[in-house]
Amino acid sequence: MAAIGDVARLAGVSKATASRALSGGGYVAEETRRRVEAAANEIGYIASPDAASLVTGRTKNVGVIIPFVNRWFFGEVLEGVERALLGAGYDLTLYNLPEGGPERSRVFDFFLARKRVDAVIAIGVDLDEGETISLARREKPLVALGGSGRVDARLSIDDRAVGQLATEHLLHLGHTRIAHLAGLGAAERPESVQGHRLEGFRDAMAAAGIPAEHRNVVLEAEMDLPGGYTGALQLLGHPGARPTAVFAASDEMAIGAIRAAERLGIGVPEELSVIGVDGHAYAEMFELTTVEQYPGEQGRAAVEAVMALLLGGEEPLPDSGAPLPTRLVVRATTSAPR
Amino acid sequence: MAAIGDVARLAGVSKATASRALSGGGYVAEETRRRVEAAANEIGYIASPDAASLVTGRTKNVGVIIPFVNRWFFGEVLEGVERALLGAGYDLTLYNLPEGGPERSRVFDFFLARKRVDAVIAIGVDLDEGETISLARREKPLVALGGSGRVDARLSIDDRAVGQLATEHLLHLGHTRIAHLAGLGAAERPESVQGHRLEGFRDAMAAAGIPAEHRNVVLEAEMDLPGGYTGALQLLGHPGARPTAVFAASDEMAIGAIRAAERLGIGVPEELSVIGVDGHAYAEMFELTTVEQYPGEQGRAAVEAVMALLLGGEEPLPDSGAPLPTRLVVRATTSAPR
DNA sequence: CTGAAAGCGCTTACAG
DNA sequence: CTGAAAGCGCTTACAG
Repeated sequence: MAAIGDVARLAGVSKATASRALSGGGYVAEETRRRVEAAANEIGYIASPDAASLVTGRTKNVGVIIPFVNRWFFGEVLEGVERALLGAGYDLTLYNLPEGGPERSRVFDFFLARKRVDAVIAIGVDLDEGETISLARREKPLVALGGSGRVDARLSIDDRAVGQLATEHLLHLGHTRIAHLAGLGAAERPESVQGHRLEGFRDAMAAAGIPAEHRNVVLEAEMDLPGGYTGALQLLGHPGARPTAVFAASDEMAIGAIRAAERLGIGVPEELSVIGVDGHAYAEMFELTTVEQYPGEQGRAAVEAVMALLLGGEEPLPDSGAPLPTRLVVRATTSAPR
Repeated sequence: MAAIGDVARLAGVSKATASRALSGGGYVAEETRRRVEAAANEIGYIASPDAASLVTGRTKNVGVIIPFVNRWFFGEVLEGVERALLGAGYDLTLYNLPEGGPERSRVFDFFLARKRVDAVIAIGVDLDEGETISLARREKPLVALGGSGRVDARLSIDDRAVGQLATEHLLHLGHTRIAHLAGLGAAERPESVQGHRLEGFRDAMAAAGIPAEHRNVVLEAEMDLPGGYTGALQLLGHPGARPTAVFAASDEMAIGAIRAAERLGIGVPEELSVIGVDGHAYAEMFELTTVEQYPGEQGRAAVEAVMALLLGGEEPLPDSGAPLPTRLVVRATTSAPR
């Protein structure tokens, strides 16, 4: 194991100078720097990050907590975060947080409690009071993408506006019997992503003057394809009270709903319009109308926010507060009702 | 920042004893241990992993390199690896390796070259000679799941046998005009996952005595849903030479192919049988016949192999060599040809 | 069973 | 611009 002492000896300088030449700032004569670098290359020297961390207090490592990796939105965000972090020379330590459970508290109480990361990015997680406190005590920047709970900076789309827009699209086509396939926990946690989307749905329906008995057709399900499929089967099962349009809280749910309609022999869009949220890679193939968002970009933006907090100190983040971009993309799964 | 010296002082022992009581082995009187633990709890002491790593040489951290996170198989493996690693008290550092590119060599030459991880798990990556050498020089265990290249241990399903089984299923139903939707690079890299599946296809077709002009209908595409969709459109486009069955190298490709058939008005399975590989979460919903594998379990097994290498030293791994389990699951997308 | 001392591999004031 | 020294927070022989 080549250590910095070896480099110094080979270059004929002190360890301090070698350190300054290789990594640190500080003044080093150009000629000296070259000699040190040549020596380092010759013996294949690579600094030990642990030793450096110990003295600088910076680990060049950020922790990412994420509830799913196998859901399109989360996977895309994770890829975006990873790329941006690697580009900045940072490692990514992954904590996959399942629902509730003892594993979850272990991540907060043990893994994140150590001094191994410089910052934490929480993706779509609803932090409870205890978790918030446990992270705040660490005095490391905590950046959130979506989700809820107290953090240093949160980037987010305007989920209420997204829900409203999706619903208004259906309303403007002439639908009045619109069901909302909401994410699990939407009613219980109004501050969650799914809660905001539900709120937008309700706002739009109320503003359109839809009678109360048709305004509250809401079914909660997992925000993935099987969730949308079984949820839609339930929603579409009673032929009498069947809605003419469904606003699904995610594209995966929407695709599941389309599949359910096919299974029940209900034509999309002739008999049922379907709109989702996300801009999933599969949306185009299913000709799905959706409100797109850009998770890869969001991940990169979260990393930028972390870097600003890490380097810039206390100054306010650029464009903080402004919601992240979204866009209505109309395809073939929505049309006017018959 | 509470350090071990604070704990020691509070408990009235030396730092050495505090260290032994908290983490290390070594003899400590039961009564002393209790006192130290109480002191640690009182001030919320948590050891600095960096400092410990510096002296022990162990980081309690494993690096995972993976080409995609947003593909079902890879996402499942990653979740399995993550859970197992966390259970063992290890951190997971994620390196998402895109195709070729400069980012890829940066991961090998910079990130993995440092002493930050105790071991590396490579998931479905074909390591070239240079990469193999660069990892071997680190003298850290390198465990692979699928993929190719020189490693300390490789867990893998028998992809050739899987390709053969899937093809034989179609042959036994009576199909003779079978196309293979292969993964990109199957022909060029025979040692890759997609290469082995192609080989199995060819073996089965040859053994069945299928005439050569029908034996080599192979189209390579990305192993995801859009890849399968566009690939299948191409394959099914010429009505004259249209195959009666497709063996897709992954379930996502198979689902894309089903979608393409629907689009072309080709009935599945009446006019086209489709079989995939994976046991994707969506397979059941699409009633897809497939050869299942169990990526979550595979991830956990890879972690077990790493732990064995880390703790056990040189002894051979349990059940090394035996391929990981797979299973043919027949659903509604395959049937006898008309 | 316990403590004093050395040392892991770096970086950073502090002098010069 | 450069070097000697101290120190980051631990663990591990080595004595006792």
